[in-house]
Amino acid sequence: MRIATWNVNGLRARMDFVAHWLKNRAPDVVGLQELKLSDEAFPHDELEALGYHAVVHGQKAWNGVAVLSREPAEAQTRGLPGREDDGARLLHARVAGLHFATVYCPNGKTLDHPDFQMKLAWFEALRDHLTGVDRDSAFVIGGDFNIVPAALDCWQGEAADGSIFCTDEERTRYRSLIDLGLTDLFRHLRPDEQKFSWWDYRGGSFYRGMGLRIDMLLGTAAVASRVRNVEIDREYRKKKDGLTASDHAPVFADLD
DNA sequence: ATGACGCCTTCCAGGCGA
Repeated sequence: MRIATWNVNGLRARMDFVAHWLKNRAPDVVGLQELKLSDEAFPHDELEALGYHAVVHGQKAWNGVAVLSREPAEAQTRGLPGREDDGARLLHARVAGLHFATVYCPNGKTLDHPDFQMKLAWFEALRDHLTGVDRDSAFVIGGDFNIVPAALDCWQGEAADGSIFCTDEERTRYRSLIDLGLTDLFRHLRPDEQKFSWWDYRGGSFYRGMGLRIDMLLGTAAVASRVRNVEIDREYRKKKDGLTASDHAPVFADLD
């Protein structure tokens, strides 16, 4: 079974590109982020034609998350309890024998912006929410965490320590999720590899190798033990048939 | 070379992303 996460940066603008990827990679379960559309505008028909069901937690213009799946999914929770005003950023579903959550964590903007404190508080609420997850279950949370877990995950390495995405405050909160009993599936299989999942559209960042790894699939031990391969699908950060890519690459994992 | 921002919105310049 292939599971995936992808920040698509606007599903309306990205639909043809997403269709290209679904046809070529044939994932079974996909968490999407940054749909930037309301529930009413979600392209259910186009996705059905491609063989995918969807559960959606949308929002007009901003945020928005969804779970696509070959088998119908059952939505469990829409939104992060107590943090609904911070945007449509979390959706938890049951699908294909998994508990599967898709998450778009706040960006924080800059260290002195009010959104940075919101980001920290939001992560604490996420940790509290995930405390309720059965650690013995097959649970996956995938998404755009907007935190660089370690220096290896940033093109600047340790030189970026202390800057946004790389502060101790953010990394401590990311680690508190891991400490709930979750494994970063990419890092689990590739302990020393530097691979990025996001590159700025501007300034030729992609071809210059100036990226970050901020999109992760985290799983409980019951999932980690089944992982046979994980890829950050860099090929889909490039234009395809003249179609523009998201600034994030898809990340997928193959489970036994 | 893989390319030099691209998405959204009471319609178009401005805000935002990471």
